[in-house]
Amino acid sequence: MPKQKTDILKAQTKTRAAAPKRQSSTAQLPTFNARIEGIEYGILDELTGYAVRRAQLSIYADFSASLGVYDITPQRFSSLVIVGNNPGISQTRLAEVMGIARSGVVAIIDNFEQAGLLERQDSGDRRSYNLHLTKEGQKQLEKYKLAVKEHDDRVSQQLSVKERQQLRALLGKLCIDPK
Amino acid sequence: MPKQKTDILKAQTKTRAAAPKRQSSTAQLPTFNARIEGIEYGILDELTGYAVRRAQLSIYADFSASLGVYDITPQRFSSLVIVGNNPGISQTRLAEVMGIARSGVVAIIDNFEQAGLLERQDSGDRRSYNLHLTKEGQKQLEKYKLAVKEHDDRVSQQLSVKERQQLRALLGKLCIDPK
DNA sequence: TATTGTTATACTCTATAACTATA
DNA sequence: TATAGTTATAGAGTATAACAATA
Repeated sequence: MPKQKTDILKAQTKTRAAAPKRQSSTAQLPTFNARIEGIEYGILDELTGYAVRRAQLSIYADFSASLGVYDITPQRFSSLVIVGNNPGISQTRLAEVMGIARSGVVAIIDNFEQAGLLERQDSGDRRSYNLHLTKEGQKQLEKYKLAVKEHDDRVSQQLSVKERQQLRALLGKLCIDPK
Repeated sequence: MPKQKTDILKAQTKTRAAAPKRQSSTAQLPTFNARIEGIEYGILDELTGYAVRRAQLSIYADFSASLGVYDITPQRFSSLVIVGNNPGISQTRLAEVMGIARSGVVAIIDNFEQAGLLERQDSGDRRSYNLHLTKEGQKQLEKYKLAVKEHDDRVSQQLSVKERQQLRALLGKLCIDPK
């Protein structure tokens, strides 16, 4: 088994402040920043990267407002979905998928394990764990998914279904090496 | 004049580690994460927000690799461009544009001022400053712009000019309240 | 009283490096 | 030796709240 964690450390999980709750997908968007009147953005308006960044900030603000009550961030939500869709995945592999260091997933998994949403199960190799959602984890994840879909629909409400697909397709072609 | 800052505090600016330099717009993309083979992404593939987030992470990685040598981040670059295009802007207004707290811009401006790229000039109101780029700041900004354009072109190289415009237009429609 | 810039403080996220227990 | 998970630590980034100077 991997190095045993002390109970003291396991106990010191931080509770985060709950954000104000949002009501429905028709509720007003916070629209964090986006575009300030009377400001010249110059070259920024021509950059793909700035457009993505600006969108990401606005989306993040709405995500936080929508799921803060559940103590869920985009990062945490993604972790749950990945584990849910790839049962038995290891922490190292999860770190790779999330694009963060291995050390970073420890806290994430600790947190979900303590909340009873996720389990570290034995793998053949005693150095590693197989990650699985618990029944409760699956149940909670379904709840989160509904909230995230509501959030995502609200954020994308000015786009048709076709445009949303188009947008995802265009985004997916970024940072691709032609080889 | 606003509260005077101590020289001690002014001196303790942090130097950041320079990232490895990149060569040209045809160089290989780091493509940070994007999409890991053999992983099921489930609902994440249907979400606008996740597509934006994933793109943003990849772009950020390339930006850092491209401009890390100059100690420039997207945030810092945006600040310079905004000040350059809106000479005389106040710190509070800049904070509003950047979507961060007023306290956050202090360090950013301190840093640029110490580097001689930017000046805090007197405004009519003695509580506030007018921010201006120095000659050196304008010169450096032009250099950064070239590097950022190269980076942005590399990141968008799989998209035609028309597709890039389309992408920016679609992103611009996100998080808009129909009212 | 209100506003601008500033400071102090704290919290989150992340990376690096060293450590342990296994392989 | 190499790998998986863990820990310690440090550095950005950000927010909140309080403060001084000024309006």
